[in-house]
Amino acid sequence: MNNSGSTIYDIAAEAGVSIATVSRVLRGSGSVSPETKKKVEAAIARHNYHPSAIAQGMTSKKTYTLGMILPKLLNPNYAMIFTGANDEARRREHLVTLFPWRSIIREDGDAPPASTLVNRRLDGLIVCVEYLSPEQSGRLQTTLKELRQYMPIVLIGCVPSYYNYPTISYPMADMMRQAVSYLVGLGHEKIAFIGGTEEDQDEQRRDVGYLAGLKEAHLPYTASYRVFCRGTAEDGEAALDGMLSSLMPAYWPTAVIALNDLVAMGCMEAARKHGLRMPEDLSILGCDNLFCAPYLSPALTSIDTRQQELGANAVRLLLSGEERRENAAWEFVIRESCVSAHAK
Amino acid sequence: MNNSGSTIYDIAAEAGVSIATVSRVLRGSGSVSPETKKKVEAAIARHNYHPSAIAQGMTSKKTYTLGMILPKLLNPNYAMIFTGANDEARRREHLVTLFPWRSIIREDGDAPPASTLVNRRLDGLIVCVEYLSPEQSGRLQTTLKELRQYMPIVLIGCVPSYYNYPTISYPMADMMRQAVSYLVGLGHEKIAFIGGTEEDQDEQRRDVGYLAGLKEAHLPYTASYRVFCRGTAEDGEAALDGMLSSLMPAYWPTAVIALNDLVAMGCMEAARKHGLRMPEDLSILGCDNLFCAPYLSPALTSIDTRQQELGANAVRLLLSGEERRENAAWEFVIRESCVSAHAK
DNA sequence: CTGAAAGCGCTTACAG
DNA sequence: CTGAAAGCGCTTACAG
Repeated sequence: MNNSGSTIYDIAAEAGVSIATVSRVLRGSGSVSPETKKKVEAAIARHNYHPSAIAQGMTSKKTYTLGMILPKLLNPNYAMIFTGANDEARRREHLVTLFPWRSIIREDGDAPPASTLVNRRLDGLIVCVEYLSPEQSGRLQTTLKELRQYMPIVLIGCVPSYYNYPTISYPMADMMRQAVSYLVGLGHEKIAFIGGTEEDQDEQRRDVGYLAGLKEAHLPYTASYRVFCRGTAEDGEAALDGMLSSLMPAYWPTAVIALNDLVAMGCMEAARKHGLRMPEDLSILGCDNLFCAPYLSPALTSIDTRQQELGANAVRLLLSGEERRENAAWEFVIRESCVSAHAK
Repeated sequence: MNNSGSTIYDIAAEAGVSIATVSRVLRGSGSVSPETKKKVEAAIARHNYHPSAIAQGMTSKKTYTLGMILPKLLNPNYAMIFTGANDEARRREHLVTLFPWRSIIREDGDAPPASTLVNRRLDGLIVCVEYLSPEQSGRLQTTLKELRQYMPIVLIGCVPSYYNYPTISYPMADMMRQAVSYLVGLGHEKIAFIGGTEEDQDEQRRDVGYLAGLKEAHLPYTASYRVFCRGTAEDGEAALDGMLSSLMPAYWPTAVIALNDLVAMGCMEAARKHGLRMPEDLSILGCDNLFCAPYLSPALTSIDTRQQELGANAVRLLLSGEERRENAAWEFVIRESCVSAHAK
C-alpha cells in the first residue's frame, strides 16, 4: 500500500465516512460511535496514515515548535541546555529548533533580523544570553522587542536584571561571592578572577560578587588580579599568562576563579607553562562542571550550573505563559584543584 | 501598526492588488510591473509582513526542514555534527531539527516509531549510526525502510558497509590499521585496543583494522589486549582498569588505542590509578579530537574526525539527492600522549 | 502584467 | 453521532 500520499480524504473514503469524522477520531474530540471509530482506525492502520502536522498547524495556528537561540553550540554547555530543552519539549509534544545567534544580534550585512524566526510561526522562543557588549545588548533588545510582538519569549543564562522578560538566570554575583568565600576558607588571600565583561552595568554581574566576596573577607581588591576575557580556553590561557608575566612571582595569586571551565582549562595550561604546580602552587575554581572536568589534572573543582535542567525549565516556563523571573540552580562540585593555601 | 496578524490579504488590500500579485513579488516569480511591485513592497514594509512558511509549505509540499537523529547530544562530538549540519542547512534556507535516537530504535514501550518524523513532513533525514547491537541494528533497519518511503535519508558516522543508503562513513578499519602502524613506528609491540563492538559483522569495523595492523607489523594478536566497551569515559576507565588488573605488569601494554577521546580520558584515569606514568609508561591514542584533548595531561594525541564538516556534508548529500556512499575525512593530530616505547 | 479560482490537508462551528 | 461547508494563508495554472 502506497502510504506516502494518504490524506484524510483517502481515509474517509476507505472508511465510508466524512473527513470530519476522521478528524474527530484522530483528535479524540467530539463523539464518534464505537463502530465508526473502529472502521476509521482500521483504515488509518491499513494506509499507515500520518496526519500532516503542517496542515493541522494551518488550522490551529500552532506549530508545536519552539525556537532556541544559543551563543554557540560548540561549547558543550550549550549542547546540554539544548538537550534539556529538547527532551522536555518532546515530552510536551513540541519540537525545538535552533536558530543562529546572529539572527538576533544582527551584525554587519546580516539578513533582516528575526525574519526566519517569524516566518516559521514559532510557538515561542528561548534565548540564552551571555557576555554582551553594550552595542550587542542594545541590538539584542531591539530585536527582542520586535519578536515579542509575534511570540512569547523566555530568556536564560546570564541575563542582566534590567531585561524585562520571563527569565531564568544565574545569580552570578552570589555565585562569585560564595566562590571567593570558599577559597578564603581554604586560606587564600591572593585570589584572582578571570573572565567576564567589564562593560555591562548589571548589578548581578560576576565581578560585583567577586568584589563583595573580597570585602566580606576584609581582603584588599587588587586590580591586577581581575582580568577580563571572553569564555574560551585560549582566552583563559592568554589572560592568566598575561597576569603572571606582568607580576613578580611573590605577587602571584594562589587561587583563581575562572569564568567557566574552558577558561579554567586555559588557566591550567598557562600555570603549567609558568612552572606552577597545581593545586599546591595555584588553586583553580571553574564554573559549569563540564563533562571533562574530572579528567583534567588536577581534577577540576567547579560550579555545576545544571544546564540540562536549565533547558528543561526554560521550556516549562515558556509553555506556562507565566511572566516569572527565577534563579537557576547551581552547586559546588569539589574535586582536587582547590586546596589549602598552605598546602605547599 | 499591529503586524503580528498581517496576511497576504492585508497586503493585497493595502496595495490595491490581488493576492496573486503580492505572492509574485514575494517570490520574485512571474512578472510584475515596477510600479505595482513598488506599491506592494511598500505595503509589506509598512505592515512588517512576514509570509507564513507554514502556509507556503502547505502549497509547495516542502517544509524546508531536515531531521537529524544522533545517538546523544551530550557527547560534544554530536554537537559538532549538529552544528555543522545546522550551519550548512541555514545557508540553503533549511532548518534542521533534532529527533531523539529512540524515535528510530524503538525500545520497549516507545511510541510508534517514526510517526512524529512523518507527521512533520520533513524534507529529509540524517541519521548518525554507531555501535549497534544486532537487535538494535535490526530494528533500525526496519524503521529506516519504513521512513524511506516518506523522505530521503542519509546515513553518517560508523555505518556498516551492508547498509544500503546514501552514506558518509568513516573508514574505521583503515583508521585503526594506520593507528597501529603509527604506534608500531614508535616502537610499540604491546598495543591494546579498547572499545568497539564485537558483535557487528561489518568488514569495516574497527577491530578488523586493528588486527590488520598487527598482522602487517608481524605482531602477535593477544586476546587480552582487545577489550570491548561502549563509548563513555567510565567505560574506558573500567575497561583499562580491568585489563591492567588481570595482567602481570610485565605484560601490560605500552600503548592503547581508544575508541574515542572519552574512552581515552577514562584510560588515562585508570592508568594513573595503576601508577603508570604517561606517556613514558603508556602511550594513549584517542579518536575524535575533542576540544579538551589539548588540555589533558598529557595532551592527547588523537584522530580528528572533522565532525562539523561531516554534518555539513551530510546536508549537502541529502539535498543533492544523490545516492553516493563516501568516506568521511580524518587525520592524526599529534600531541604528547604517544611517545617512543623506549622513552622510559 | 494582473486577477479569479482552485487547491494544499486539515479543523471546527453549524445543522441535522 | 455525523456531514457539508467555510476557513487557515499561501501558490499556481489559467484566462484575459
